[in-house]
Amino acid sequence: MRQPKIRNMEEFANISGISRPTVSKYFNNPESVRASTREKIEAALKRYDYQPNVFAMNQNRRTTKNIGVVVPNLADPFFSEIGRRVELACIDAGYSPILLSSHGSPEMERDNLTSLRALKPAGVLLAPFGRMSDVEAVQTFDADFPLVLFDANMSSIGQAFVGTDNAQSVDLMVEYLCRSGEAPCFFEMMAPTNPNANKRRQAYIESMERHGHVPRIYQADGEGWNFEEIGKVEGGRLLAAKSFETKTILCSNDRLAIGMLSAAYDLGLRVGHGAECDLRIAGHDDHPFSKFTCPPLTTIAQDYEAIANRAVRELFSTLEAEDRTKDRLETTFDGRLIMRESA
Amino acid sequence: MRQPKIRNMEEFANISGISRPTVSKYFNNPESVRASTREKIEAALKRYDYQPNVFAMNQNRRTTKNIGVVVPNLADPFFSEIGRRVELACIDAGYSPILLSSHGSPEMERDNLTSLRALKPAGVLLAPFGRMSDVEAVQTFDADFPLVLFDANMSSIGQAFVGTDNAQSVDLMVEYLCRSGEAPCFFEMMAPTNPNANKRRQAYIESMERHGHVPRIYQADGEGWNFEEIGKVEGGRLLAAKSFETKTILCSNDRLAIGMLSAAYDLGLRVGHGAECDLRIAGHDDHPFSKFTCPPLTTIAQDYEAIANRAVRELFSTLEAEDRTKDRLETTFDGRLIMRESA
DNA sequence: AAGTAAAATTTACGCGCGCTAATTTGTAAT
DNA sequence: ATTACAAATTAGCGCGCGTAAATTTTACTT
Repeated sequence: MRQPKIRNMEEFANISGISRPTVSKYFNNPESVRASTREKIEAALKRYDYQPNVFAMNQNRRTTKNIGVVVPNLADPFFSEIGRRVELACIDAGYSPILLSSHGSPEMERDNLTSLRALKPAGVLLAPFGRMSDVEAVQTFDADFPLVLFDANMSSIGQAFVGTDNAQSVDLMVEYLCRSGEAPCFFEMMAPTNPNANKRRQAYIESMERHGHVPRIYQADGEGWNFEEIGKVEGGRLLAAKSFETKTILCSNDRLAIGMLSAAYDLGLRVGHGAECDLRIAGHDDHPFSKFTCPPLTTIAQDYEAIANRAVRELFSTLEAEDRTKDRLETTFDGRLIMRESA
Repeated sequence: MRQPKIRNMEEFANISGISRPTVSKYFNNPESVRASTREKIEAALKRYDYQPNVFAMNQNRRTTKNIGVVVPNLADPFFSEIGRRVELACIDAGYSPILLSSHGSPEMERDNLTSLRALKPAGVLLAPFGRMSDVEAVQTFDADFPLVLFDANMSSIGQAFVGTDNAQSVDLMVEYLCRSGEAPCFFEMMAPTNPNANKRRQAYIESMERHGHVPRIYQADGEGWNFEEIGKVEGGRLLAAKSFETKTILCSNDRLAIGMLSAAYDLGLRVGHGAECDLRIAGHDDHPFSKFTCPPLTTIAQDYEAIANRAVRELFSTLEAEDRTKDRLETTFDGRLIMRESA
């Protein structure tokens, strides 16, 4: 039945009894042709499997149906999870997402943007490194293509930003920890490259002061993406030296917390909120494995689904908007407190 | 200096003083033109930033420089890690990898292969689901494009297969566990869809018999990709009921082991090889987080780097081979025993 | 110096589709 | 039946490059 002998749009137009330009219109937007012709085309489409040559389409079209999705590191489950949802949302909208990981390297982020240019993407969703990103390259890209940032913000770049409200989420956690026991210390990387880390520290300080406590910040040496390792080594060092002022530690993210939990286990410290426990540890992000740590990690869940969907929606709305004068919009979603045993 | 006004190859050919067909030859293979003309072109390339239109190139070329990379689930750190390495190896070889995740769904695997067809890939690297894959679709694809399988094998499909020698790796672990204490029980999913799971079970049975022990296999209910959850719930149930014959458990993969470790923690069981411990747990794969479990997980490390590089090399060698009569080659690498505290 | 093979050039066509302008056909309302 | 408007058709150019055949130039040999 299905004869796969159709070589181009002209042949397909002939066998469907419709002229080629009209068939072309149909493929660009099925709604743009009369219902009766749409039926003819779709009837032919069922008998012969033809689909337009993507390369020929993209060569002549002003803009393609490609959507670039760039994340800093797919090896981080946070980004593989949010990248996954963004990808699916694009497919649902009839676009072709192209997922690119920068493998932890800002240089590769720049390279990814460069190679995306060749694909004439209709738009790009970027979770930038932030401070470490090649700001100029991102700005130039922003000028040339519709760009929406997610997860990490960069001021005045992109048509929109979508992320989590760190002020709200950290305050939620600090409030819970204070209410249920001692006020928390804050554990983070020495020189965090991620803007969220800075916002979380700031949020911690403000929240602590609001609750009438003195902020206690502890910063770990080390660079790169081995957060668990850094959390284990540096966090373990601080624990062993009994450097923390209180017995409650809020980590800047779950991966640091996972490392610190491992260190606490090695030191024989019982982590949890029970009376017999030595220590409380909390994280941030609801990392996929935080449910299976020992003990399971109390953390803040980011609304992956909402962030991904909104980011995609923001991009599509700027694609549809004729005038580029649309104001830059920043959208943040609330974090949700996930109470488990660790704090 | 860099005037970005070059619109097409003809313009670029004019300003570089070389004819367009020769410039075209250069871009297809810089070695194919005389050294003196190569220098002229590269000199012009430094003054003007021109690069050929990918769409126009791919439209007319018989084969593109695209390499499809399809993995079953990027959310699984194993695949994000091996996918990452495959990606980089392709870039190094001057190709454009296109990484696609099937998000745990065999249907999407089929869809991914379908959409790859439109991109006329020079070749495809596929980590298939195995039994769950749409075998017919994979076979058809194999007939149309150079295909190399990795991680999971499917008999007689693809130009080559590259993976880990489960017989060797499991035997290594069983031997170690027997030597250092009790013989292990084997914990796995009830109906594993992954062919490696079946090979590991078989390898366990044979290894146990070789060492003069009775194989003890325990299978967990549950489907899907929530291995940690299944390991925690079902493994926990078995632990609580004291169902395991011995105090040593070899899990079919690290994610199950991570779940079981979590269950053991909940039950207050001390996991490890010390005299005071109640239980030994081992895994397989050297999952990125197995280093940070409580206690750190004894496991088998697969040689990600070797598998990725060899898979890419096998693909490129079939691309270069004119005759398609090349024999199908199966390559497996040895696993490495990673001794940590859990067993 | 002539001879030779390799490389570059000229010329020309084709790929498959987007897009436009002018014309014709179809549809729905008066 | 006439009008009016929307939609489809015809015809044709252009996109940027691959590729082939015939010709000319270049580099190297003896």
